[in-house]
Amino acid sequence: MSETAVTGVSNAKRTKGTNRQNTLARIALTLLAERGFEGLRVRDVADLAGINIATLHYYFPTKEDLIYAVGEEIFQQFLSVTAPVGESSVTSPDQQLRQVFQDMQYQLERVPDLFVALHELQLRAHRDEAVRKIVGQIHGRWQSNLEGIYKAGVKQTLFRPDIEPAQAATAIIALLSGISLQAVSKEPAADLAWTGQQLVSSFLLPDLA
Amino acid sequence: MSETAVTGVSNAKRTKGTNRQNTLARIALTLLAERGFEGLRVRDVADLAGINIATLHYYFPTKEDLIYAVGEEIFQQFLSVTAPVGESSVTSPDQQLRQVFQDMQYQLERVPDLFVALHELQLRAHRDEAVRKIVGQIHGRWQSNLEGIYKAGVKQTLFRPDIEPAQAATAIIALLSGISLQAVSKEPAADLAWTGQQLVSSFLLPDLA
DNA sequence: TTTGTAATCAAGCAATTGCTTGACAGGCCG
DNA sequence: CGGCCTGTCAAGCAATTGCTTGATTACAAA
Repeated sequence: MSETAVTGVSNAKRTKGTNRQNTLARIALTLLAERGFEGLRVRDVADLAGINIATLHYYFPTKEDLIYAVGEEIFQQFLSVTAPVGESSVTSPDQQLRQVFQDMQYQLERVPDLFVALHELQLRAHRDEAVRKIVGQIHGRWQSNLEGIYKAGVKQTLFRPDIEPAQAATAIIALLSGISLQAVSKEPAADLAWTGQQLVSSFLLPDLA
Repeated sequence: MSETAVTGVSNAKRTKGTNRQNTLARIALTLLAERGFEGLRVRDVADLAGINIATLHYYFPTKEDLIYAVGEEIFQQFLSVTAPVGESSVTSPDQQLRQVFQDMQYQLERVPDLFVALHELQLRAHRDEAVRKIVGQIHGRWQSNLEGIYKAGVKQTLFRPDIEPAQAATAIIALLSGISLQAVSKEPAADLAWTGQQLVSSFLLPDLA
């Protein structure tokens, strides 16, 4: 549906048909976060959108199609949330890394549904090829971002060169994922600022730490 | 290990009937990991157990009761998996910490369902009081274990004393949780051994690192 | 033997749920 | 005007699903 190129394209003309689909996807996202896949009903999505269920199926023939649209929606929202790489040069890599944690903390408070829905998708990923692909995209985005930051840090002799940037990035993602899961579970969560600080300092060269 | 009722729930006779309940809970756990809450059907649990669905409802009046039993089952299994505190004294705290990561890696390969099911429960926790309680128990277990290890490390002037043990433990749990989620999602996961090594060394006192 | 209780099942019920059908209104173009 | 396409809806269908009912068996106490 509507292949307005996902990559690098600006927000050109998002009018007409796409609007309704986006609205539905956004409503579904909220509902998914609120009730999980277990409680996600296409009827409820239609009702909340104020349209007939048949109309919803006119846009999304099957429930799966709607779910995949939710995945795309999440991906898009994370794109707009992820720090643009353009600013990479103005700050030092270690500050950038700390910034990642601060951004996350901010976004966790601002749009928790986004994270909950992502976790739902991630759990579904291991038994749904299409979902796995979408989640993979989101992770790939994080991965390349963090990897880039780390590489820059090594180049500036800030970070330890004996650590593989890819490995570091993967571990950081795992940490962020775990923290966000704690945060949305109404449990005592790790302090993001503190954790980020700790992590970053373990990457710093000994004589800089 | 000990069957001392953790929550002080029903402590009736543990003879024949309990066996069947445990069997059902274990089957439900597998099914939960395989299909998620979305696809968990009491009928399927009964079928896999080779009993009539009415018989299942004889033991678990409602589906929720069965789910809570799954939570207890997970808790019990994690108990038997968690390193007993008794051995704390034979190994150094930093080795214990590394061991936690190695154990996790081993268990992730051995009983991945256990982790998947726990993640399902954790996602459900934020909208189900009873589930939240059970998940809280499991986390509390990890928390006190890790906290104890860290405290011992500080006492032996191995670990940095300027880090709150509680905070360190919470962060480690988040990391473990994130890694296990990656691992069960058929995605490139963080290398547990490596990550654990990094984490531990960031806790070590500078002159020991 | 009689009686009571725990365990089990075949059959089914009421509600839900994803999706379909057939119709209809409004706009656009020849 | 008349055909055609898009978007919308009321009604409903077939399958599913959690749970119930009424009956039956096994076994132990009386």
